Amino acid sequence: MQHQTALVWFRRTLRLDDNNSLLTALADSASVIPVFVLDPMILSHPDTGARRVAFLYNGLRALDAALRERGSYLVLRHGNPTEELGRLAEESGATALYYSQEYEPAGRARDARVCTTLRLESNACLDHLLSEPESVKTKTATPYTVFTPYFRVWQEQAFAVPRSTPERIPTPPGIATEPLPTGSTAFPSGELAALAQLTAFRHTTLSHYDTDREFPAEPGTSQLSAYLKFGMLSPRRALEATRQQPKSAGRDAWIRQLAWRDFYYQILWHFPHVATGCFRPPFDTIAWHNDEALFAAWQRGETGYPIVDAGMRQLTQTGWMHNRVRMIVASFLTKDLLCDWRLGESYFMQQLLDGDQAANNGGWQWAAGTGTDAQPYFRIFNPVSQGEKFDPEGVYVKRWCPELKPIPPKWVHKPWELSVNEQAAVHCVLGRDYPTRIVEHSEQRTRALALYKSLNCG
DNA sequence: TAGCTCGTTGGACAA
DNA sequence: TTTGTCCAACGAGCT
Repeated sequence: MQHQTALVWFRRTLRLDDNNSLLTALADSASVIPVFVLDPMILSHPDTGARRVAFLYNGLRALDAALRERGSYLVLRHGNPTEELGRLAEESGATALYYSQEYEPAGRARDARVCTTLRLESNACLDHLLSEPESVKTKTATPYTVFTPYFRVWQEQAFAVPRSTPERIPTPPGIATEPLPTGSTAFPSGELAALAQLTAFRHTTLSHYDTDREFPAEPGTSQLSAYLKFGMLSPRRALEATRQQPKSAGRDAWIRQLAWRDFYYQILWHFPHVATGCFRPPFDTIAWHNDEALFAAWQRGETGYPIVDAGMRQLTQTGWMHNRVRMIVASFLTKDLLCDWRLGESYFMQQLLDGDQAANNGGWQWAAGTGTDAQPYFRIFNPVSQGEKFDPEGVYVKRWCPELKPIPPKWVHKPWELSVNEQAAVHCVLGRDYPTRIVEHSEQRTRALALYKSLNCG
């Protein structure tokens, strides 16, 4: 044994299954102290949504329960991580620190401070991604910035086999811990819930994932994003479980999504400036209009465009939005309302249960056309045709905008084409029962094209 | 080095 | 109603 006592610092990776930091600490030490530090700097950050905090709290309770089944318990501290971990090491005589590698700029800076300040042997373990940012590179050893060539190399990698939960976790008794807070969430938290969802997904939705996931009214998505974000589910476990299923287009599409997750993490790792600015700096000069009233209408789901409003209401009410609809509302905010993508990125982080900086930032920059792919700038989503294509009967739209229920499917994505008399006849009058359009798409499309084009020329 | 191919998720318009 | 074509041109990544 290298150490009598080691600290296992949980941040994400809120699981015991396939947890390398925990398993490595156990291999190196006679006893371990699982600890989580609630950092007031993070809790008070504007992008830290209350919903995600509640999910975290319940996840900590689940983690503590799982630890107790194995003779351990979770030590909770509240404060600055460097100070709290230093204090805990002093109290317990711990000589080593184990944690999962972090990739976001703020987390990397925090970990660097902890490691340089504390006199502990520090060990970063690989738990959050399938493929590390440094392990997939071009032939000239530069990071990939286009997904397809990245994916070709990513696929060829031999991914580590997931490791099992340790049977016993020896922890010294009597370490002072603060009471675990409770949160209120509709979505079940913790790794048992995550593994149950993984099982359900691979046996039901997976084989048709490639097509079904496009239709927001259908339960065609994995529902695993929040678990992956908090590490309640190991990506290695997720990959292995799905690879055990028969080969299908659905399975391939899902594995591709796991690669996208790694891809955006490695973008954030190699190009940390994307956290605050455009991946392509010339786009930082776009003169966004940022009209506050339009932005507020978008947030409330009162733009007058049913597919946009349905998505925004789903987000605000549940903390989740279907991915197809995320693209539509993001395109609408940036291209139709001419608002800075960072406004949308921040609002998503406040609301989303699965809010993850790497994926969220990558998605927003993609939608805004400022990101890693060379999407032609004139590709602007049409909210009406997107609605008609992916929600043809209007089932999704009517679920979240019930005032549109009496509108026949043919008009449900463009109710303004009904005459005032027709609106009155079905008791859905625009401006009374449902908002009139705050902008006209074809006009705004022209303005957005001009805005982007002037940038390219200028 | 120079040349080649290709780029997650599209839309408008004409035929 | 469906299908094909153009939109404008750049830079990543490979050979």
